[in-house]
Amino acid sequence: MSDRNARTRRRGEELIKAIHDAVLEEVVEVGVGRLTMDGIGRRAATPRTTLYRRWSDPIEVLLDALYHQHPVEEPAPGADDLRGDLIRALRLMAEWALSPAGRAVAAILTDPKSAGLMSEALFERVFANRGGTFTRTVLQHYADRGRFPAELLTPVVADIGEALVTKRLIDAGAPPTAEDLAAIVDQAILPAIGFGPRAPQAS
Amino acid sequence: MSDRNARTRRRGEELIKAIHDAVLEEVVEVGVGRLTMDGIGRRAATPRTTLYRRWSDPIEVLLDALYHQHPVEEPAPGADDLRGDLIRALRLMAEWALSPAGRAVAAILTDPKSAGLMSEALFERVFANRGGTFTRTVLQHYADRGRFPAELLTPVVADIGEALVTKRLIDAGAPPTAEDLAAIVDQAILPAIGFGPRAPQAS
DNA sequence: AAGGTAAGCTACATCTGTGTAGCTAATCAA
DNA sequence: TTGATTAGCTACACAGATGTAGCTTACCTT
Repeated sequence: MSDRNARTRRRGEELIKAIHDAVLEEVVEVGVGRLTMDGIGRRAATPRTTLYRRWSDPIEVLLDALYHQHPVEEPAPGADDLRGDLIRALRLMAEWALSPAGRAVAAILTDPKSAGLMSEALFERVFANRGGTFTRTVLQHYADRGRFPAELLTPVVADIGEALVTKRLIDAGAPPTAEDLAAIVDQAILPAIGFGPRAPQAS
Repeated sequence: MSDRNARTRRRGEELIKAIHDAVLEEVVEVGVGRLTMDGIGRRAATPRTTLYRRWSDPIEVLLDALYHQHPVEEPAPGADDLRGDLIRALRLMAEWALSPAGRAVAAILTDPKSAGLMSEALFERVFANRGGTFTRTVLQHYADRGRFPAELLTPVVADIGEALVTKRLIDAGAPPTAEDLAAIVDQAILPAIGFGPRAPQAS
């Protein structure tokens, strides 16, 4: 009858991409618990029936969307600038965390129903190039080059930056400023690998 | 007819307490997004109508429950044991975070719909004795006594412990072991206040 | 040009939660 | 003991999501 939607009909990849985008937007807006096939369909402008042909519930759509996300950009240690590389790594992490995909991952991790459904495979895929691995990549690079003792690069130390950025994101709800990131690097990470304030009364 | 529920009828404080407990259990089990008046009522064994007499939606019940939570136990710095007191403070924090109230707060902070409803007042009340304040209390105590330079106790430094415990809780989903906590104190907090590894090539 | 695939559309029965209303009866305070 | 308060109970109309079915039709392949 009309040409309102007869114009183009999306198929395959294109349609799936639209649905993936839709579910990520939807979860950021309403939260994991309020995800519905209806809502996703509406946002992607596709009927629910199309969704049911591929997935059996909203969380599966979400997990699938995350699985197909582009991997996060990796921090590439540059010249000989440990401090600058650490700050850049944390900025990368903060940007990712604020993206729809990052927010979706945060939502899933704290949702009781979906947390258990995160398969090992997905967890690996989503976190492999991320995890707590933004600053680790950088730290490993400089430890390998002998800029600080490799034995100081423990799991705890590799987590310091990511943990503090995460806390800041939760507490402030806003992206950390350049000063915030610098403070984290100067006051927390560098001291842990030996570049810290001198012990006032060392043993 | 029967005496099945004619036995006792809860009122006032007692009833409200039961409802508060119910909503906290409920949110831990299903998540903020799936909270319903129905579910809360069922768990508290009270009809929905009773809930509507006091609150207008599930999130209000939840926020009210959090508002009336007992404040968290405060870390009490003991003898002259900075390291031990820090570990104890982090253990307190981990215990709180794993309690129903702690999990509920985590759920709320990551829920798009309810995050905006957290009033300043509630935020203060729930976080005042907590926030990022478990280790801060201890650190302040020892800084005041001159055990380390007070200017090293920055906001970032005060957050290190809580941030790392939080990350561990999220990543592992399990309570941190005594070794985990000790590692956090030794490898992250103490270096930041001057008790760290010596800089290998200090300037 | 013809056929197969898959998306769009509509409809339906079902289920669960919502918010309101009005009644009954237990508990508390005077 | 009496009266006020308020919890427990039932019922209802409504809204929204669910999962399925069957049809139409655009798009891709050959």
